[in-house]
Order: sequence, then structure tokens, then C-alpha cells
Amino acid sequence: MIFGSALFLPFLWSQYGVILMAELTLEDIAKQVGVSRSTVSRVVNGSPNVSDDVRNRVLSAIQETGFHPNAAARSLASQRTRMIGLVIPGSVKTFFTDPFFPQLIQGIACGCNNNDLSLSFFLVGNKDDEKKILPRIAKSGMLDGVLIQSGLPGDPLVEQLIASRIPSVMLGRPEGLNEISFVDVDNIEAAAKATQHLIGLGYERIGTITGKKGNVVTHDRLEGYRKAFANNGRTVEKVLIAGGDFSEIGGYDAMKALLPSKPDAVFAASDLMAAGAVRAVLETGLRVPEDIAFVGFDDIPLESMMKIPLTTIRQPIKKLGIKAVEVLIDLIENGKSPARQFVLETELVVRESCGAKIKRFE
Amino acid sequence: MIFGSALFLPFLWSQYGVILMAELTLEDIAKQVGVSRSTVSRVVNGSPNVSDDVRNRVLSAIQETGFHPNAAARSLASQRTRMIGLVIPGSVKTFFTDPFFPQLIQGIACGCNNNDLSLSFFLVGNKDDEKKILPRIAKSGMLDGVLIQSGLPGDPLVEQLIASRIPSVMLGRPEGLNEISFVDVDNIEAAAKATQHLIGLGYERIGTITGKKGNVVTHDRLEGYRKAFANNGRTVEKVLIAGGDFSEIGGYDAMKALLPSKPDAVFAASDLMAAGAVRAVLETGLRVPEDIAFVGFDDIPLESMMKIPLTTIRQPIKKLGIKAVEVLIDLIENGKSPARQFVLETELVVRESCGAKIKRFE
DNA sequence: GTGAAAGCGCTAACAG
DNA sequence: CTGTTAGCGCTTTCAC
Repeated sequence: MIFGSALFLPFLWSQYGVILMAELTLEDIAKQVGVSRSTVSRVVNGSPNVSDDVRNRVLSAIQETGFHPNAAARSLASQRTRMIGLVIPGSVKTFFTDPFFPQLIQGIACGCNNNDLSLSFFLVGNKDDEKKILPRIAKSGMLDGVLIQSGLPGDPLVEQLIASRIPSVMLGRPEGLNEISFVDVDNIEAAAKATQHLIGLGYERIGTITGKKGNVVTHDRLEGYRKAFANNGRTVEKVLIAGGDFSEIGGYDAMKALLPSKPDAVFAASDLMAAGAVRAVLETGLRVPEDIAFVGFDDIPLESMMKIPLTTIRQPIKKLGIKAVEVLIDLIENGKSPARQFVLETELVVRESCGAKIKRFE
Repeated sequence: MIFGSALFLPFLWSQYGVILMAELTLEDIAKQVGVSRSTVSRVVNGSPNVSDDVRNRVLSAIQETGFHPNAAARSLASQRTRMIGLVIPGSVKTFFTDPFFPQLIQGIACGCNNNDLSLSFFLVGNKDDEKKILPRIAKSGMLDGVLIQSGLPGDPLVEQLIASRIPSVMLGRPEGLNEISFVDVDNIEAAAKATQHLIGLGYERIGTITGKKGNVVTHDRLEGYRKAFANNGRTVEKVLIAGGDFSEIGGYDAMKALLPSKPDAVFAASDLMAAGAVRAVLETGLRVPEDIAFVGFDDIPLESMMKIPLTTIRQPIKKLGIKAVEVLIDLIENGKSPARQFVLETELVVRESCGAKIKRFE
């Protein structure tokens, strides 16, 4: 074995670095106030079993000195870290392109701040990362719980995380919705709502551009499209369904494939794809929404990029993050079982691309 | 004081939650192999002072049992956490819209994975968050160091962080480049390169759309624009400089303001603004690049949204994140001073919008 | 209401 | 090369 190589990432920071002026400890405050360490600990932790007089004296000593308890020591003694993790598996390919994620992160960060939690972030790049990260998450005791972004079903990292005993909640409904807690939006209902809107507007040949194959989200949104058809006694035509991949280019290509089937409206399973599809339509000289109407999904700020404001389904992304944190806290405090499963509502935002506003004045 | 309220976020997780089956400890492994705890610790940390025989026996015991050292205990004993923080101050408003951030985060996460560090994420929402987060970062000993995204100069959170003794490196050159470590791209040089490209192509009335006022980045990119003019013995016309805010709409509005001054080319300080500006130009019936040429800045994937591929400056965003982590490690290991300051190179990516390809065939 | 005392699981001298 | 011995700074019974 090579010299210095270590099993668990040794603490190699050199000895002669920064001189650490020792931080204050509970003991210091105790001494200063003339009470025991336990008492200071009690006021720090808000225990009611402290006399008002003593509490006030301790409090002002803390205030004066700027004392702050040491996290590692607290964790070691209490077996809790007040830190949760956010895991983005390698199978989630859209992290760098989908504006969904920054908003989600904002929601999660907000939930953490609200609950005085810290957030640790695990972006898995490759198998190698995975091997190193998994035990750190599951066995080092560093985290009280984890939020897991659901990617492809059957992701090994996710499965191992779920199998470990660390409390975890998934963002997005996982494939087998067994005994695992998750927070998601109702993709089926939302897609049905979008499609119904198009049906209600009187379109006859409503197509759809789906997301990336294999994703649960893709499946659910297509399911919603089908559901709306069924609700109206219509039958779905296969030629009106084109496979995309959630990207702008994917939407563009899918639309090109759809064009020969002469759709008069399209429900795209993401705004990005809708943008690409609109681009494809305009390129052929057709008009939006006059010739082909569109409804997207997400309501990302990006619609300002298009000439035609996009009618779309708004997801409560930030709320999703906040809720996920709350659910995770519940799991941590009250046990993992039974699984907590929440589905948040979406909202149809009507703009120009669906033609509703034009039709109103016809 | 209200019952139960606590000064430092008490560990209120209820007692009766999940039953924690005790994780293995060094002691367990030691007993199993028949050596002392120290020896196990040595092999775990890669110390060379262990006989091959003992090491192998310990190693296989670890392998068998799946032992993983407890993070809190290690941190408490070693005074190191192997965790760094990423702080996004509240003054950074573009976090949710700018595709720059996911890529930056990827780079940082990659740097962390490479160096077996964990990443903790602090997104500051409001003043309240700030007050709670600051001591956690600076005084709880939870972090070995922090990466700070530079926002507006004079951000109080940033200043307090810098003033604290926790090693920190800024992402983006801060206002007063005193004794603080940072990693940045050379915005001045890059903007000059972009402008020079337009000058070289023979444009006569080259305008610019700047970023949000007050930002260092904005200042630097405008500086670069000026520098290119100076290098060519040209004088800058004030009417050819329009103020944007890094957003698509901002670019659109700025372009509208620029139009009366009849520019024949524009350097936009961000791709998003370039997209908006192009939209404004096309709306008036003018052509890009025939009537007005464009160069953007960032090289975000978004250029696929525009009909005309955007000539732009590519920033090595991921590399920036990786480098920042490396610099922070250096600081942690070898002391904060002197400050380490790195400026990464950018690259001009020539596409259609600048007109170079058209001109080639004229 | 308060203090004493026993760890939490690990690292790091210090002997040998 | 290996074991012994102190802690790291805090929480948490258990007495009083």
C-alpha cells in the first residue's frame, strides 16, 4: 500500500497551518457566571428547569462573549447533527440545464433555514463518487436524514440509501411507491388539466410531446394526457404522441416528427420542449397559436424567451422543497414508518400560446 | 421566555423515534482483530506505522463488518470536519435564473468529491437567515472553510465572514481586492476580446449592454469594452452604452434604448441579455447579424433557444468551481495568508451572430 | 433548580 | 510497530 494512502480520507491538513485560537466552551461560560457546565447547557438548549435569575446571567454572558456551541461535540453527545443531505443521483442528467433545480434548492434551503437545519449537498458524478459518498451518507452519522431527487427508477444509489436506516424522503414519486416517503406534484392530474384545457378550447387533433423515456414523470404526464382523452370519450392516436427528452432540442425534433400528423394543438411535457416545438413550428411558416396551439409544463421563467407567452402548468417547486424538509423532520422525529406521501397541487396558467385569448374574440 | 424556546436550536428530535441500532466503533474492530483501538485508527487513517500483517487483518475486518468511522467523533478529536461550505449571500439575486450556478455547483461538487470533502450549502434568504447562519458557519466549527459567491460589494454577511477566522475563498473578484483569496475569470480581458472581435470584423458603431449596476462583473466587462476601444485608438460614445441587469428582459429593454443610436454591433455582458437584445432587434424588422451583430458572454446552453447561434465568451465555470475548492484546501492546510488570487482564462466562441461567417464569403 | 460524573467515538501524544 | 492514556466539548442521567 502506498505511503499515506488512507481508507477513510485521513485528516491530512498539515499541522502548522492556521493557529486556532481556541473557541469558548460551555465550561468557560459556566466559570464566568459561577454555575456548572450542565446549567449552561440547559439554558443553551432551552430547558425549563433553570431559574430565571441564573438563566439571565448565563444568557448575558453568552451574549457578551459571543459563545457558540461546538457542532461536533453536540453531535457526538446527542447523536444528532441537525444537518440533512440533498442527494442528486448520477442518473439525474437534467441538473445543469433544468431551471427546476435552482428553485427546488431554494425551497429546500428555505425549509432548512426555517427549521435551523444545515443542508449538505451531494451531487454524484460517477460510480466512483457513488462508492465514496454512500457510506458517508449512510454510516458516518453526519446526517440526520436525506432528501433524494428521484431520477431513473432502479438507481442503485437510491436503492441502497432507501435500504439503509437513515430517514429519507424522495423528491418526486419513485417507481414502486411501496413503503417510501415522498413529496411530489400530481403530474397525472396536471397533464390531464393541460390537455383538458386544449380539448375545452375545441381543438381536434391534440398531440403530445413526452419527456425522456423511463422517467416516472414522463409516464405520469403521458398518463394524464390519456386520462383527459378518456374523460371526453376520445381515443388517443399513436401518431400524435412524440417522444422527447425534456430538452429544447428534444422538443424541436419531436415536433418535426409530429408535423406530418397535422396536430392543431400540442401538450408538451416541459416548457423547454414546448419552446423547441414552437421554434420548429415557426420555422415551417406556421403560426402559434393560430395554426398549432401549445401548452407546456413547469412555468419556468424561460417563457420570456419566446415571442409567444406560453400557457403552461405551474408547479409549486419552492413549496415542494419546503414540504420535503418538513416531511423529513417528521420522519426523523417520529420514525420512518409509515411512509409519508404527499402530492402537491399544480395550477394552469393561461397565456397566449394556447389560443384561448384569441378565441375569446373570435 | 417561552417554554422550550432555545438559544441554539435545541436538539428536539423526540426520544422515541427510530431505534438506532448502534453503529460499529473502532473498539469493535479492535476487539475483533485483537489489537488496540489506536492501531485500527492508524490503518483507517493510512498511517505507515502499521505492519502489513496487522493492517491486512484490520482491513478485512473493516471490509467484513462495513465499519465506517463516526464523523462527529473524528471532528471533535481532530478539530477538522472535512466539510466546506458554499455561501450564496442574499445579495446574489440571479441564483434562480442564471444557468451559471448549476454549472458552478457542479464544479464545486466535483472538487469536493475529488478531495473527499463534503459540501454544505448556505443559501441566505433574508436578514433573519443571515443572523442565524453566520455564527453557525464561523463559530460552530462545523466547517473547515467556506466558498463565498461574490454578490454586491459591501455585503455585510460577506464582510463578517471574511473578518472571521474561517478560511474562505471568494468566487468572483471582490470589490477591494485586498488580502482576500479568490478565483475568478478575467472579465476585463474577456470583454476586451469580445469587443476586439467585433472591431476586427470592421464594425463601426459597436455598442454594449452592461450588467446590473454595482456589480464588479458589470464594471469589469464594461472596462474590457473600453479597453478594446482604447487599444484601437477609438473613443467610446456614451450613447452606445446601455445599462442592463443580466436578465433577458433587461437586454431587451437596453437594446430598445440603444436602437436610436444606430449601432451596427453590440457586445452584451451576458448571453441572456444578448438573447433579449436580439429579440428586440428582430422585432423591429432588422436582421441579425446583417444589420446588427452580437457577441454575448457566458456560453450558456440557452443559445440553442435563439434562431441565430450566438457568438460568445465561454467561461470555464466548472473549472472555476474545482479550482476554488483546491485553493480553499490550500488555505486550510497552509494558512490564509498570503491571499491566493487566481484568474482563469476565457475563450471566444465564434458562431453566427457576430457575422464573421457571413463576412468570410462576402 | 442545580451539580457531579459518565460517556459519545475518535485522534494523538507518549511510552515502550 | 503497538498499546496506554488523555482528552475534544457537549448531553444526560442521577443525586441532592
